[in-house]
Amino acid sequence: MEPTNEDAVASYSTKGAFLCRQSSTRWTPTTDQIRILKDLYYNNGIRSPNADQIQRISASLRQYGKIEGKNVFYWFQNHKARERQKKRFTTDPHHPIQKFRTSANFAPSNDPSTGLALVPSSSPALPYFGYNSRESSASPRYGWVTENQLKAPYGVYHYKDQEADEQEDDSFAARETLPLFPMHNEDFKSSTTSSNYYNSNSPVPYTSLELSLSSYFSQSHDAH
Amino acid sequence: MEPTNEDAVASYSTKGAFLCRQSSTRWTPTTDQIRILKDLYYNNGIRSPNADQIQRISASLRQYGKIEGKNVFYWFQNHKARERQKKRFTTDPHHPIQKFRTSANFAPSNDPSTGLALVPSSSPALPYFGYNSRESSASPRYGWVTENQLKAPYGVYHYKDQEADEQEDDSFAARETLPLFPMHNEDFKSSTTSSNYYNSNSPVPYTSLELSLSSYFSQSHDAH
DNA sequence: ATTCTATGAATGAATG
DNA sequence: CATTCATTCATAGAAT
Repeated sequence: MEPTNEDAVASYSTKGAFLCRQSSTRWTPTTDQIRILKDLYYNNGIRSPNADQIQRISASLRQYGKIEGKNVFYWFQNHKARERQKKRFTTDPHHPIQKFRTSANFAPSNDPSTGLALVPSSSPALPYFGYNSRESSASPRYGWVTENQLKAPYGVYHYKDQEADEQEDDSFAARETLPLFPMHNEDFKSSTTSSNYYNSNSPVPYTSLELSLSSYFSQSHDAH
Repeated sequence: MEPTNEDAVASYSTKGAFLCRQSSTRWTPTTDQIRILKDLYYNNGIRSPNADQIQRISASLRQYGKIEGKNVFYWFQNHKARERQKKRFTTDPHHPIQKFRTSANFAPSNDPSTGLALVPSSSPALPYFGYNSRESSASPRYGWVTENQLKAPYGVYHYKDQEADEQEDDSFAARETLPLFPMHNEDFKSSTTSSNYYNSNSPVPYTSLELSLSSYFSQSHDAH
C-alpha cells in the first residue's frame, strides 16, 4: 500500500542512474532521503537520534525509498564521525601525515605466519581486574592492566569535543522547515535529549522532530 | 595445524592481495573465538558473564588467538547492547506484534554455524566458512530485522548471516544442549543474586560454563 | 575494465 | 545498560 518501492532502490531523481536493482546489498539513499537527513542534521541539530527518533525518521523517509532504522542510525553516526574527522585533520595540533595512503607497505614487523611476535605472549596471569561489581557486569573503567601496557602506544588522544559544525552542505535550497500544522505528537517526550546546539552561526532553531519531519510530507503517514 | 592463528586479520581478498595488517591495538577476534562466543551467548544464555566466567572464557579462547578478559567482557556487552538496540529502532514500540520473525527457518535443534556446542569439536580450528579476516566478510552479525522482512517479498529471509544470531529473544529455540555427560553444575550459580539471572524472557537453559567450554576443546592437542 | 572515492556497515572500546 | 567514538572493512558509482 505504501509508496515505498520495496525493491529496486528508487532511481535517483537527479542524474541518470535509472534503477539499478541492486537490492539486497547496501542501502543507497535517494536524493530526497539525503536531503532530509542533512536537513535534520544541520537545521535541526540532530546528531545522534535516539531509537525513537530513528524510528520515526526512517518511517518518514520510507516514502522516498527503501530504508530501515539501521540505515538512519548509521547515517548519522557516519556523518557525524566524518565531519569530526575532517575537522580534526584541519585543526590537528600535531599535523601528522594523515593522508598518505598507506597503500603500500612498511609492514611493521610481525610475521604473518605466527602472528603475535612482539607481545610477551599470553601470560595467563594478571588478567583484567576491573569489573567486579555485584554478580556480573562490571565496569572495567580503569582496570584492565595487562600485557598490552608493555607495548608502546603512540600519542593517544582522546578528545571528544562535542559540537561545532559548519554548514557545509546547504546544497539544497530553501528549507521550509516551518512548523505549520498541528500534529498528533502524543509522545514526543524525550525528544530533547539529543538536541544539540552548535556553538555558533547555525541558524538552526531546532524544532521538534515531528515538526521537522512533518514538513517534508504534508501529513500523516501511517496510523498505527 | 595449530590453531594459533592469532595473526588474525589478514587482508581481504578483494583486489590486490597485499595484506594490510593494520596492526591495530584492538583485539581482532578469530573466527573460532567468535564462533564460541556466540555459542555461549546463544546456546548457553550467557549475556553478562561475571568476572569469573570471563576469566575462564578468555582463558579458553586464548588457544585460538590472543585475547584478554576485557575483550570478552566487551564482546558480551556489545553483543547484547546491539542486539537490543537493533530491536529498539527496528521494532515499533507501539506494535506488540513482531514476536515471531525468523526462527522458523533454520533447524531449531542447533544452528548450523555456531551450533555444535555439543560436539566435542575435534577439530577446533576451522570449519567455518573460509575467511578469517575479521570474521566479517558479509556477515552482518545482527539481523536488523524490520518490517521489510515481514513482508517477505520474495519469501525469503536471506539474512546474509549464517551466524543465525538472534533466536535468543525469549524464544524457545529448543536446544538440546547436550544433556549427556554428568554435569556438576554446582558453581555456575555465580549470580549471587540467584534467581534473578535472566529476569524473565531469558532464553536458554544454560549449561554450566565449564561444560560448554569443555566441549570446544575437549581433547585438546597442541598444549604448549 | 580498472582505479578511486565517498560512504554504508560493522564492531572494539569506552563513557555516563 | 544505553550511547558514543574511533577505525576499519566493504562497496556503489564516478572517474580514468
